[in-house]
Parts: sequence; structure tokens; C-alpha cells
Amino acid sequence: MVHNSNSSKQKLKKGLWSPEEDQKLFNHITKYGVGCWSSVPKQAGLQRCGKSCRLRWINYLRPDLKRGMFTRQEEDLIINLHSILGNRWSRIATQLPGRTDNEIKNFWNTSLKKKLRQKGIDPSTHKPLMREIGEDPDGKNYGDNKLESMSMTGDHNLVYFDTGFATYDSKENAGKKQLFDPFSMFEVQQEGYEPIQGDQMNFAPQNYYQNLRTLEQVQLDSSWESGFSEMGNVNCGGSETGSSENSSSRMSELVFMNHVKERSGSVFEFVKAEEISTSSWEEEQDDHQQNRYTPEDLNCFPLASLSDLTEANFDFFEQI
DNA sequence: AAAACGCGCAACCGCGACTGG
DNA sequence: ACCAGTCGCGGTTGCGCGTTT
Repeated sequence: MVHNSNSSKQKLKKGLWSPEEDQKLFNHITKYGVGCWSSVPKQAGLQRCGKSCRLRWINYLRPDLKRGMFTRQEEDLIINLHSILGNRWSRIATQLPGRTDNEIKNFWNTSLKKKLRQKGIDPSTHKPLMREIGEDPDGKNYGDNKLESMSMTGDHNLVYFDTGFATYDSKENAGKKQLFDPFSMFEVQQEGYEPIQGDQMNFAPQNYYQNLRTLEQVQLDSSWESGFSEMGNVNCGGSETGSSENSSSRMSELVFMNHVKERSGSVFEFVKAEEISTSSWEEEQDDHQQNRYTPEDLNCFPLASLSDLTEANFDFFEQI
């Protein structure tokens, strides 16, 4: 098909880009840099609109793009960021160097949504999918909480009560453990709850905090590689870090969560430090005493005095 | 073998925000 | 204050290809 190149009414090309077009656009941008997209087609000799050129550059031609499959870490990060940010793909993409918003969006829609549903999690709310309400699968006593649903999520079990949801390592322990709903920022402390090391899962507060921490850690800690699901307690960072650093990081997490909580629009409730940390907290009591905030402070941590927020988290949340 | 189907992904579209005249 | 041009974002579409019937 022969176009009249002198015509101002030339029809703009749509659809897939040819290698020749890619070459023209790539040469132009690498030579002159990114400027006014509306003038790029004319200058580069392309029959495309500026918008199309911009998209092609951002999503495909940019040299800093990371190609290939998403890693487990990236996958987990996307899920956690989505639970906080929702479908704000460009914001999510800022936390994944080399990935575009379009790529992440496609990955979410084609893969992650399905994966979460298979695990019994609603991808839009990040809460367990409801099954038959009121049904007690084994006739067991699940404590004082009304059992609403139950689902299997990989190696772990999830019980959903009318007050929130909890994890348990055996059906016998179901209902005796702490209830925690990290996504609506709502938690209930049950009498007699004793945290057991290693029985947490993705939705346990310990792991949830861990996930949030990776926002800064993902770029700082290259040795971090085990993913979220196998983390056992709050006092971890994949590799060993100094105890005071952990303490300050935990502090950041707490502040971070309060920040999320406030921004999420849900009723603001203070996070109880005992509910977040496990025995590792007690082991480091001495260390905590030396910090600016005492456990009493943490017990009822007012947002107004949140001055210990790390730069990374603060900047991130300022963007939201 | 071929039609139907499903899936993943690149690209498009519409809209709101921003900016400069 | 208004308007036009541009940019960036998120939802949607439709093409290409592999799989199933």
C-alpha cells in the first residue's frame, strides 16, 4: 500500500509495530532523548501518533526494561502492594525496577488473580473467599467465634470468623489463636493466646509486616531471597542484621501500618505491639528500652507522633 | 485436519490532570 | 478564567498462537 507522504490527512498506522518502525523510534529517542511526543512521529518518520510512540517506547523499547518471567519476590511484592494500593499500576511499577505498569497489570489480570482465587483469596479485597457461612466442617469447637468459612491455602489453613480471620497449624488450635485481618487493619486479641514460632503464614501479622518491610529491603538487601511464606517471625530480614536495626525497622513497620491504616479510610485503631511481635520482641526488650519508643508507647501508638518513619516508607506513602 | 476455544499480551481508547498562552 | 495541547493512567480490545474438541 502506497501512502501519499505529502498529504496532511495521512492515515495514522495502528496495531503492531514492525521492526523497521521500532528501529526508527529507537534511533530517534536514543539520539534526541525523550521530549515532546507529539512531534516524535514527524521527526522520526513514523506514521504513528505521538501517544502510540510514547507507549511503544515505555513498554517495549526502553533499554532499562527487565525481560522475562516475574520472580517469586516480584510476585509477592505485587500482591502486597496491590493489597495496599489497589489497581494503581503505575505506583506499583515504581517499586519494581524494569517493569512497566502495563506488564504488571497484564500479569495481575492473567496470572495473579487466578492464583489468589485458587488459594481461596478474593483478589479485589485480599480477603478469604467466603464459603458456606455457618458451616462447621468437622463439628469441632472453634472457640467463641462464630465460624463463617474455612479454606485451604497451600500448606496452611485459614479460618474465617465473624470477627476476622486467623491461621492455625491444626484444627484443634483453630479458634484459640489470635485473629488478625491485616487488610482492613482490624485485629482482635483473644484471651490466652500464645504465639507459636513457625506457625504463621502469609496473612499472619508477622509475615504481613515482613512483606511490607521489603518495600525498602528489596532494593537494599540483595541477599533476601526466600520469599515471604517461609518467614517464621517478625525479627527477620532474610539475612542477619543488627538487633538495633531490626528494632528500628520494626518501629518503622508499625508506623508504616498506622499510616496505611489511616490512609485506608477504615476506622483508626491503634496497633498493639504485643499482637504484632512474638517472643522475639521479648528477647529484645533491653534493646527496645534504649530506643526512643517504649513498649508502652507502642501499645498505643498515636499517629501524631510518628516521627520515626524511615525515609523510604515515608516517601512511598507520601506518593499515595 | 480443521474449527472452536482459551489465553496472554501488545496496543488502543477515553478521561482527568497539568501546563502554558 | 478559559482554552488548547500534551501527558499519564487504567480499563478494554483484539490479535496471534497454542490447545482442545
